[in-house]
Amino acid sequence: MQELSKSEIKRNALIKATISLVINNGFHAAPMSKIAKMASVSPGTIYLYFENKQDLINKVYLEIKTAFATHAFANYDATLNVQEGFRNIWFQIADYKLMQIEEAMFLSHCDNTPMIDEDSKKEGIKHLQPLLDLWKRGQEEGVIKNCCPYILYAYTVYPLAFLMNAKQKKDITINEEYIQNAFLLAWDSIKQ
Amino acid sequence: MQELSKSEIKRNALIKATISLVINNGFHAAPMSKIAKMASVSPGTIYLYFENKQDLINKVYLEIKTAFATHAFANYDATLNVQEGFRNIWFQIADYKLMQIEEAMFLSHCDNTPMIDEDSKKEGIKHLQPLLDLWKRGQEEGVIKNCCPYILYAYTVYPLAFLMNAKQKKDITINEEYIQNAFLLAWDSIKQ
Amino acid sequence: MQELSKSEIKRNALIKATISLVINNGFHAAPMSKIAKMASVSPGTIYLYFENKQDLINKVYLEIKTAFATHAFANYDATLNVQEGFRNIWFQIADYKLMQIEEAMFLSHCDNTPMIDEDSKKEGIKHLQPLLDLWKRGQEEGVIKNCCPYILYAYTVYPLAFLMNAKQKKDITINEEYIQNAFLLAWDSIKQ
Amino acid sequence: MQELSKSEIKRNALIKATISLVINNGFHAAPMSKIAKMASVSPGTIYLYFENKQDLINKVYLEIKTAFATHAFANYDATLNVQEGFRNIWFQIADYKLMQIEEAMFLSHCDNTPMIDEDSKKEGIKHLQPLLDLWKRGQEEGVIKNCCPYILYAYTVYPLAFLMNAKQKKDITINEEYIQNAFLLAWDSIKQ
DNA sequence: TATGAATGAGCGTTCATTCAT
DNA sequence: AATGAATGAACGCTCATTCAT
Repeated sequence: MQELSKSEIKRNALIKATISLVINNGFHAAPMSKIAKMASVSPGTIYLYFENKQDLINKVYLEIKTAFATHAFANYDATLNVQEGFRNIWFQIADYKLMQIEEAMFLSHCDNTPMIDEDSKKEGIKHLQPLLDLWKRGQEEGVIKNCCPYILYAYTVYPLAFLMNAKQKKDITINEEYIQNAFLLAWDSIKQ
Repeated sequence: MQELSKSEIKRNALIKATISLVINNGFHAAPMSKIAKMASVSPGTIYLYFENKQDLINKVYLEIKTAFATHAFANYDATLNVQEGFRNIWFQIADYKLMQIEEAMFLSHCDNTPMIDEDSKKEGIKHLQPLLDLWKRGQEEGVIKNCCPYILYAYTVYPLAFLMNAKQKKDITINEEYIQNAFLLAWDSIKQ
Repeated sequence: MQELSKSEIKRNALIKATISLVINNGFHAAPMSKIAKMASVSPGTIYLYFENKQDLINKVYLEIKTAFATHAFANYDATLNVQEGFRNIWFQIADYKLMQIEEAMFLSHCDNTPMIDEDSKKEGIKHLQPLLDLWKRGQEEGVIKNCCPYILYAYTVYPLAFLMNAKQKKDITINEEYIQNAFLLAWDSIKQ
Repeated sequence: MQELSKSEIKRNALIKATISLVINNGFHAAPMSKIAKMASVSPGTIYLYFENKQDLINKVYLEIKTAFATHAFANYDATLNVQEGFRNIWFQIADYKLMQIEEAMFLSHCDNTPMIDEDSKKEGIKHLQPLLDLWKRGQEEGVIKNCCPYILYAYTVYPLAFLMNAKQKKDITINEEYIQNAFLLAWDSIKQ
């Protein structure tokens, strides 16, 4: 693995600190001074890496969204049949949401509040193109319901955010069987 | 309909203003001074109706949650069979989420951020009991998958929040057929 | 004793409430609303009896000061010799300061802070004239030191405020012997 | 004398401003904004040096009390006989109270109102130990009356607060002879 | 690059005072 | 005479941002 420069280390520390503070107390309880302290950096230093607080939040969002998409499609092979392809992606997404819980919580926060510029949100969505392509193929092959992708997303990926929150609050415990179950509902939902 | 007293009118105006500001800009961008201005009231007046900002937010949350539950079960008849009962509730919920969009967005905000006391959240959940009872009956009758209610909720009600957000951003347009479609996915998801 | 009119009862209740709140928490923790509540009166009503908060405080001060002076000279007989006359007044003052502790504490507060208009303070001092006259006579007779009355007051009456505070804080307990002792110091201090 | 750092200069300016405003208008009329302005500093800056308003007041109190005690015992020599020792301390105290008038007025304010935490008051009292020790010795030698130290303090040190207030209001003018006189009353008061 | 003291606008909240009833 | 809801200026305090070092 490549060495990280001092700059990169600091930048990463700031991002980690931002995520941690925002998910635990919300945007309004994540002051720049605390972010700085948690990243072992002076408040002024943040402004060497980010234009301002909004920019920091936007950048954190985009980087996580990118990492999320990378993870989602890490094993994906476009030659798989539709169900196998979907299973493949869905389990990677579930794995991310339920294991990289801090990052996933941050995304959930952002997607449900006006924390993030609408522009950055649009930017972030682009990364999901392979999933949209797969669904389109599935619909052409008649194995997936003929719904717009928003509905398909709402009933397959979005529910994971709810389960993630419930897990975080210790309302539920998640194991292998639990996830298999959840996948079944996702697939039954959209399959033709 | 009964006349509202001056007090009730003011209280309602404050609640409306709070909802409107929070969903458009988030908790941290809904200062008491703006809430007051939007409700055509002096800042000090808010404190005649609510103890402090947190209390205001909690009360708004609980009142909306109650109204939401009332709406959800307004037509519900416990003698209906499971599928009909579920359809009945689901459509009422969909109606609320997609028509009372401001209130529904507010609930979504609250459920995805630490804006609300955990106590108030717990309080708010109680209202959904009839739906949980229905699911239990469905499972006993073998018509609904044997999942914990969190999963059932995640795949039937929670997706509506996503569609609501998409509608709000004008990414999608929702009509009768669209909702019928969405219901189909919800039911296919949880049915045995 | 004469019946009090409703007005007088309310006015007295307001004065009592003011004293009680000021001595327990200071001027800045005695809001008009609390004074009103403690006097079982509406905030607006205060302004029927007093012009504003400053006027209320001034009036309370003057009335207590008058009651204090009345008590101080209640038994005084100008035909007594100087030492007896002084003893007479001093014990009455001590009695007031150590028994009417709320009122005395209020006076102490006022005399050591800028709560009260300088005019009202000047007004309040006038009531002590008989004591000043006695001292003058004592000086003419050569039984009291030839000091200005400020010094005489500082070494005879003012020390009682300190003892009163100490008693209030339960640092000391005061009994008959204690007071006799205190008088001895007062007299030794000013006697020729 | 050592140079003061910029920080120390600001801190001192804040303390001076606090004293000045409190003694002229009382605690409730010494808002942080005025303190800041008088110290030529922004309101936010106060909070770099003090935790909050109460902490500012407490710290000012304790620092003045310490300076006062230092002054009081600056010339004191425990080998002096009781009367000489007492004279020594008393004159130093008088010098402080009548010359460092702002600081002394501040202490008087604090000691007569609930401005200060009871803890800080207790802390502040400790500094007077040498005077208490001297009085004890005086009592053992039979030169000082057998009273509790509260009484001795009330008749020797406390009267100076009254004279200080009178001087401040220009009711009296104080010169060397005046102080010599005052000392005589103090000593006559407590001597056996 | 990096710092952190300093800023000052803006926050949530209080409270002396008013006025329609 | 009496109320108490309503006001809004002013409070204590926070925090995103700047800038001299």
